[in-house]
Amino acid sequence: MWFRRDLRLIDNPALLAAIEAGQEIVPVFILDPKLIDITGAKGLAYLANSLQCLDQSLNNKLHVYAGDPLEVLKDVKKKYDATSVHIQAEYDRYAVERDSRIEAAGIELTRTGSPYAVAPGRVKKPTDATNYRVYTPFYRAWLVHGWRAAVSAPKSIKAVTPDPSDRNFPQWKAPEGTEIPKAGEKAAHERFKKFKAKAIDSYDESRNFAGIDGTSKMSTHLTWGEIHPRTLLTGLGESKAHDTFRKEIAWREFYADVLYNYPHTDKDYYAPQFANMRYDEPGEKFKAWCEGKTGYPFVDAGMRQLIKEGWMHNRVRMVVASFLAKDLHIEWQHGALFFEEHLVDFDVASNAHGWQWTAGCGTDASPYYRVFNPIEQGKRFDENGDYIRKYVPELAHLSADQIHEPWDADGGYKNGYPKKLVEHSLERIESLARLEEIKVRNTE
DNA sequence: TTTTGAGTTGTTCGA
DNA sequence: GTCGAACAACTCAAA
Repeated sequence: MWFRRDLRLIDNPALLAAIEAGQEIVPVFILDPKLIDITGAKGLAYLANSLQCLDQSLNNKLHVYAGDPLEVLKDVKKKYDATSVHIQAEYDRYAVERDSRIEAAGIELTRTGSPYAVAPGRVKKPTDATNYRVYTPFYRAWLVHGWRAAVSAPKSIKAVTPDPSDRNFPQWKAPEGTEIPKAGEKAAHERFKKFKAKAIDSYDESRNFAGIDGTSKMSTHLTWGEIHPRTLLTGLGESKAHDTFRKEIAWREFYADVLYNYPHTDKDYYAPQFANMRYDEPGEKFKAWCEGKTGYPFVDAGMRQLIKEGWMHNRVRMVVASFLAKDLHIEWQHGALFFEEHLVDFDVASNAHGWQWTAGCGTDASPYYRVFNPIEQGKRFDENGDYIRKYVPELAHLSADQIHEPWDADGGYKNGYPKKLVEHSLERIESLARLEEIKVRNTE
């Protein structure tokens, strides 16, 4: 059983298939240098913790190796005389290439299940069997398609006892000053239980408020497959709040489906005309954005939350992304890469397409004139400034009336908070002008 | 085949 | 302060 992004026992059909296939399983995780290279320090620390949790639930039978997955699998197969290799399917470009390379070298991979309720590529338009490019119709068809019921954890697991040389657990720690979420299958279920008890019934409203713990925070658990989306969908009702939550799960599935159908859009423009737009090079302004020093309190609070926790409230992700794309005129890929380095819940499809949506070049993208106002967004979704106060201590002394516009407050800058990097109202106009240019160019 | 109308997440302006 | 209209044009599902 080769664990990848399915670090769980509950509702893991691939694990059940592996158990079914033989006398004993060899539970394996491979530290792939290529994936480690592109994962940030907080993400690696989270993974290290999650592997410890998985090992614990496997009674210390998890085998952990570092190296190229093909070479590791060859060695493991030989060492244990393994009869089959079981995996949960994966669909992003790197995973597909890796898995095909392994199979081309003669190691057959038995795929059971996927990280989604409905695997990418399955939802098709009934008219012409092509994929959807608009969310709402996708959502309807996805519901009609439906998904299998969740399966239980195996009753018992007979696993080979590893040698010390099979136990190369990484020792990655979260960087000084950071606080990453609790990892593991157990933590995922505990958090979801708490969400269901406390927040889910007001989810449609409270999910937008940055200072409220109103979201499920399932993203990181989903990234590593500590919980399966089917588990989250089980037992949801028809209320507006429950429907909104179900739709968020479906967004993850929609973007996975889109990336599956357009694999290049992990790095390239989905709407190619946006490649012709005028952009600014990422220089000092980009650096200020990365550090949470733009001078716009809501934006800076978000970036600092990202740096500290490896997670950012969804509402604020949109605001900081809009700010990079439309106030600083920097290509979305730079922001997406920074997110990749810092997010513990990094998911290539959701990240790339969330960014492209905000930048206006994605599927079902926001209309060109929709430019988030970072000040108004702060006033609306962090009304009394609690979120800003938590992450931007230089502004903690300001009242709710002052905190969103420190430039108008007495002593707003006394703690060294940076001045505004750009003037939003002017950059908004500049952004609209640049969009106008590609429109003209495309009709030439 | 043609037509219709909707499309995650917004902002600004003027009445 | 509130409210509705305007902000483009286009894609694409669905009637």
